[in-house]
Amino acid sequence: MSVKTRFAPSPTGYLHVGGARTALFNYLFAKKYGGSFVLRIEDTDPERSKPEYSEQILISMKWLSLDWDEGPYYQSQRMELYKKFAEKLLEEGKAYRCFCTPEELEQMREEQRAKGLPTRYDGRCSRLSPEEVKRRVEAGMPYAIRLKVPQDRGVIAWKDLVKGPIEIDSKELDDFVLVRSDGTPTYNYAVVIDDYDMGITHVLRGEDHIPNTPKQILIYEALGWKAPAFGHMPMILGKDKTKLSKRHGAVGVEAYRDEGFLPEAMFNFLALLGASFDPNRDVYTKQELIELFDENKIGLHPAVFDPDKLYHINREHMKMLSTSELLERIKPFAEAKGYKVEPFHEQLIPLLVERMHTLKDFVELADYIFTDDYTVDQKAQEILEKNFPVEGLADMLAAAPWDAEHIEAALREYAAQKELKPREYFPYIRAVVTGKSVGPSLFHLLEAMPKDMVLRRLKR
RNA sequence: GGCCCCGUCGUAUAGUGGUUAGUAUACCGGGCUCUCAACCCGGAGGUGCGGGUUCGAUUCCCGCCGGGGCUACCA
Repeated sequence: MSVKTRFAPSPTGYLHVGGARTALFNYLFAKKYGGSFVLRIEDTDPERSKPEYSEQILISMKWLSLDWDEGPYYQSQRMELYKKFAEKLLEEGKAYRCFCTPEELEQMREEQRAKGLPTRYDGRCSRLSPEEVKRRVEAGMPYAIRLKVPQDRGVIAWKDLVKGPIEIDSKELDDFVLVRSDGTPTYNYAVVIDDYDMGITHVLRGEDHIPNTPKQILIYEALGWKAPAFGHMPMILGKDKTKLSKRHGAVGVEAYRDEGFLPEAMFNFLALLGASFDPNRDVYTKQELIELFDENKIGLHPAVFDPDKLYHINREHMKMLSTSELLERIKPFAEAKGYKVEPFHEQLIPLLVERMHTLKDFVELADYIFTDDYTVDQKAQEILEKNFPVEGLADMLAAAPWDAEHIEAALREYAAQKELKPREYFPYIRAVVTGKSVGPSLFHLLEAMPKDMVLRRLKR
């Protein structure tokens, strides 16, 4: 049987990095073993699911090049399927109707808590007589459908793809809800129906799903189906080692896109978060990650999201792109500031890529090539106050061939004539021409800039 | 509270019943230079604690502590 994995986000917000990593590992797993990858939107919670979120998730998936082979499927469009199997379970006595109201359930839990007991459904509705059930149904009382957990089921165990053997006593489980009183399926129920129906063979997800796994196994058993293999990956934590959330800053994938991170860098970074495929390197292409992927090398403990590492990987990926490709990627960020990208800008790329952390940085580090209205940094401001002479410099440069070698010669000669120390004078020229106190080698920088732009600024 | 998962430099990780416990990043210092970055050289920094098992434990076992997760008619 060929491998089939899936990513099943619920559209209750943007695609966050944790979800993206889950999607990514499922993608890698499928590709590694020549299988396929399914995308399924779990929108069974009418309260929280929003169509625009689904759209945003799809956009982020595409941005990361997590291309799915099937889907997206929407659970909201598969209600008949869930209904069908719920009926079956009901008929076979493996599930039952529960007429308890939320208030009643809350009160029950309240009492259990008061006694220091675990809060579990006590199965009261499973003891209703068939006549009573019939009476209530006919009276139009709303009901949920609960799975009847077999009393003698004992220990539920599975060999986790990443954690190894895990077992949980079925006594820990109560008769949980499969179908809500409004007829919609709950997560655990819909997942099983869909995973089975879609032929999913391997389920990789966050370890927050470990407690759900025995429940799902029980549903598979009640339906007489073979369960897929499960693998649970450690969580991603914030700097303070608590679960990554808004408090830690950006958690939505699209925020990283907007900050100027390369999708291939994000892909790379996410794959390394909590896994190590080759201890001697940390920069990989997507293809390399597919080849090196090994579910046994996924770590066991939660990993802290470290922006420093992301910056580093982003920088490495930027260096891997051609100058024209990099400029192309920078374009949207320049345009967002109202700047127009021009062909000559490509020559600045090799000079600036070393000091860029993100695509956005290019626009900020080199705003002077886009506009005469560039920013002047604090130190440059001070340097400018020295008011070194520039008269005649423009003419000297105008006469020189426009390459670094001749520019340097001209500048050195001018400095010598005026008895200025290159150490002080060159930074001054940089400040005059770019408004910056730092940047690439001055002569190479000037060479890469249009001659008329440089001369114009020297004459100001 | 109950159940489950986990614990190697700040972070991500490699590794082994005996190692100077490795690498990357971040940090500090030096070199290079017109500055910053890159690059090169150097530095600091880790096996959570306590018991066992053993000639010897970071590694194996137990306990503790610590972190995380779940405990819904959310997913």
